[in-house]
Amino acid sequence: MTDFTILGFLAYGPKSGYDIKRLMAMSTAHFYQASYGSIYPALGRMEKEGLVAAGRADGSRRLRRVYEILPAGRAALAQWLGSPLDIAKGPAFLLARLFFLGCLAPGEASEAIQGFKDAAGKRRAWLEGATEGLPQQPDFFQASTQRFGLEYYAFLESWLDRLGKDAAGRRKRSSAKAKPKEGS
Amino acid sequence: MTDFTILGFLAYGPKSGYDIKRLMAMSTAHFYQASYGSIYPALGRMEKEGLVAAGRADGSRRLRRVYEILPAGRAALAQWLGSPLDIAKGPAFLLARLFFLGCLAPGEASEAIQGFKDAAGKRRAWLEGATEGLPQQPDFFQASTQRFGLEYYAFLESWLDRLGKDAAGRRKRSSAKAKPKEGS
DNA sequence: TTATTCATGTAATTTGTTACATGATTCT
DNA sequence: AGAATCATGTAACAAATTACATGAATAA
Repeated sequence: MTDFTILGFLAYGPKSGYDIKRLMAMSTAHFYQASYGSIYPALGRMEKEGLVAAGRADGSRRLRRVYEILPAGRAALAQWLGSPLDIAKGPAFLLARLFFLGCLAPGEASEAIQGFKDAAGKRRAWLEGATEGLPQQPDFFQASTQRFGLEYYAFLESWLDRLGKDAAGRRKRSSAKAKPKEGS
Repeated sequence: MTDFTILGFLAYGPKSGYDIKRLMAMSTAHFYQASYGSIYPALGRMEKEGLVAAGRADGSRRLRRVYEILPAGRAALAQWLGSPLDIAKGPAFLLARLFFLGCLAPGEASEAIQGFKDAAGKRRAWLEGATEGLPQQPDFFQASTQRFGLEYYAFLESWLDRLGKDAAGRRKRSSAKAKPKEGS
């Protein structure tokens, strides 16, 4: 997740490793935060891979290695954002995608949300089937964890459904603003 | 999490590493599953630490190293179940505790649930505060991840509240069965 | 007899955290 | 002058995964 989160931040403008750490602490801390021990090596690796480019900061300042994202980096980010999500890995992985969905075209973002919703739905269906596979009757708390799964994925599905609709609504409104509206 | 999950399964009876893997696939797969590369080394380590003891399986069978939990292992398990939970690590860590809460006395289990609920509440309050610390106005999707956090922790809190009440109700009913009820 | 399942284990690799090392710049 | 913050990086350690190696017992 580290690499893509870094690319996501760089997609909004050039930043140093230090900047990225500070931004994470401010805005993504509730689902993900990387240490310098992850960030700096990741930046170095991605530079070698041609995803980002390092430049020095403007003139008089102290050592500040400012990275900017390259086209290959944008492509990798977009590919990640659109790739199938393993919803079972927990909400952090979902939120990391969601947070940077603004980097995609509105249509692609909506498709991605739909994909996340489908993933939650599939997982819930799987859990429903898995519950029957249990050999002995589970105790109260074991049954509860099973029920939690079902209710959690239902929550996710309805939340993502609403998000998809809100995003579509936003899209409609902004295109209506762009072109003067017809009718009414 | 591996060690405690293994201890949790052993608390219900002696098992081999292979048994534990199979049980995980059947009953905890939706939130946690360990590989042999985690399970066997963990069993070996915990044997050295005096938490579990290995015996051979009864008589004629092939090589089967069956482990049983020792009092020190039960103590470690109970301590883990009652220790403060970092709710931000995701639902898997909550569910791992919940799944084995039947290993505690009913009163202790209720206390643990209350602790989990408090953790979710604190986290939600922290998130509410953190939202205001944001410097620039976030874009639509960035604001959405923030909102998700708030709604997710609210969901967790109310779910755990209901679980606590159900568990308490169960406790009352079973003690009422034990002693014939007084009044009415 | 051959494939599958039972059964245990190790080695290489991955991924990340924590702590340390270093030093410039700005604030008090 | 001294403390705090800016800024980058490395080394030691931790925890797990994947893939490999091995072989007995059972079902086809």
